[in-house]
Amino acid sequence: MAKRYWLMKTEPDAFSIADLERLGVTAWEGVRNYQARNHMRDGMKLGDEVLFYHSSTKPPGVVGLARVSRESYPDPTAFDSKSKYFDPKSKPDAARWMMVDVEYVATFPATLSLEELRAVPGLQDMPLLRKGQRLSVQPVSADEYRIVKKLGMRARSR
DNA sequence: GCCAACGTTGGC
DNA sequence: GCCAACGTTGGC
Repeated sequence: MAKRYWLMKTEPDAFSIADLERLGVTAWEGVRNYQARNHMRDGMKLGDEVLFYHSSTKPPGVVGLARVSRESYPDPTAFDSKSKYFDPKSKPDAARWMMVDVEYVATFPATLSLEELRAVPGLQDMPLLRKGQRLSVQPVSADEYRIVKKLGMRARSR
C-alpha cells in the first residue's frame, strides 16, 4: 500500500519534539479516543510519515517530522493501575487501547504556526484547520504533507 | 481563565 | 436507544 501521512498532537509540556529528538523513538502511549486509536491501529503502517504538532502552547503549530517505526500494539499503560492512563476495561488478552512507536526525523527551524497554516493555499481541507477539531491523531494527504514539510523546513526569519 | 465543540456516561 | 449532564480538548 502507498505510504500514508499523519498529524500527531502533543502538549510540549508533556512530550515535545525535543524529547523525541533526545529519545530517538517513543511509544505513543495514552491515546484514549477511539477515532485516534483506530487511525493508529488500522491506518498507520511502518514508514508512514508524521507531522509533529504542539498544542496548548504559544503558538500552537507543526514543529517537526517523525515516522512510524512500529505498527500498533497494546498500550501497556491501560493495564497499569498506577498510570494516569489506566483503563480497567482494557485487558491484556483483549486490549482496548493500542499505540504505535514513532521515531524522530527532523525539527523545523521555527514553529509553523496554526495561524500560518490557515493562510496556506492547498491546506484548507486539513482536519486540523476545521473548527472544533480535537482529534490527536489525524490523517493528512500526500499533498498536504508535502506543502507543510516544505514550508516547515524552510528557514524563515521573523 | 474562558468557553465552544466534542466525546462519553448513565438514568430512564 | 435517547439525551442531559459531565468531562476534556485546545484555541484564544
